[in-house]
Amino acid sequence: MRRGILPIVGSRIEDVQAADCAKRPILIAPKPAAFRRRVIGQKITEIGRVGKRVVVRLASSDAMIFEPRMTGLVLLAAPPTIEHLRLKVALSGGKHKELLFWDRRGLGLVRLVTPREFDKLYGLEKLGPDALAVTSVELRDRLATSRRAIKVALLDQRALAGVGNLYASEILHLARVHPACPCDQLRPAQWQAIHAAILEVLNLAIRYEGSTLGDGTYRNALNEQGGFQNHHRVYDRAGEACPSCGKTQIQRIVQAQRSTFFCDRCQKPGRKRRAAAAGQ
DNA sequence: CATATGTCCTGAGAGC
DNA sequence: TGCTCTCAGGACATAT
Repeated sequence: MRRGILPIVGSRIEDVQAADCAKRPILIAPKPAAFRRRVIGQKITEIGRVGKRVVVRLASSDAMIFEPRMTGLVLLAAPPTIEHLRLKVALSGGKHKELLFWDRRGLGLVRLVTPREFDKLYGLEKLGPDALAVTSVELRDRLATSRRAIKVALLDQRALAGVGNLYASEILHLARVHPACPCDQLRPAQWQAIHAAILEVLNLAIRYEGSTLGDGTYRNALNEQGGFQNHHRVYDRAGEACPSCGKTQIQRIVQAQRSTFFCDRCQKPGRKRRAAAAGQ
């Protein structure tokens, strides 16, 4: 998403229109009037990212934060439907005349923040290191003492920022780690494998511009489908043969109310620690 | 403090 | 056919 709207760097914001949304009035903070006043006339200096949010930085040093959650899209082209268009930002001085935020389910949000608010909302207190920048050692240090299942821990944005449910399954299959294995039972070599798989899977998904699943919701900034769904190893493939061993059917289980997909041949549960048993 | 569960939202699909 | 029910997974509030 960040890469998709990079072309608007240098453009100036001419206008902002927020759709009235009775269900979720807190679509925008601050309130529309203040939002408009602080944004109109501003030049866009940079497009950044913090975890799963897109950050549009302005010359004033304020930043617009786009948080798509499940079905939110950041667009430079016409949206999938005129319904569910939440925010329209009119631009000048560049190729693109509009930046849009469209969100079918309305779980996403857009807010404007000062640098101080940015740190408070998205600083190290709230978000872990970025998944594309974390080192293997840092990853292990932050997660290895947890008793939670590794799949559940990977989704904790305070521990590690940027991994979502789909990619957690993909990462653990590539790393050959069982999703239900408690973090504190993983061996150093497994942490290295997970770290390598995080980079591999996320970078590949970025190259293919994301996963457009059955409901067709995800689109890139030009409202085109992603391609990574054709490269999913396990996600949404329950019952199909595992792409690694070709022998076992991919399983679907539920962890923390979310689907997990894995191969029980390639991703063996970790052995219980021998030390504990031997000590008795 | 560390984990676990409930909540919000919409539209698709299942089942009857 | 048309109704109800369940589910999808982001982040955060509340509970254990």
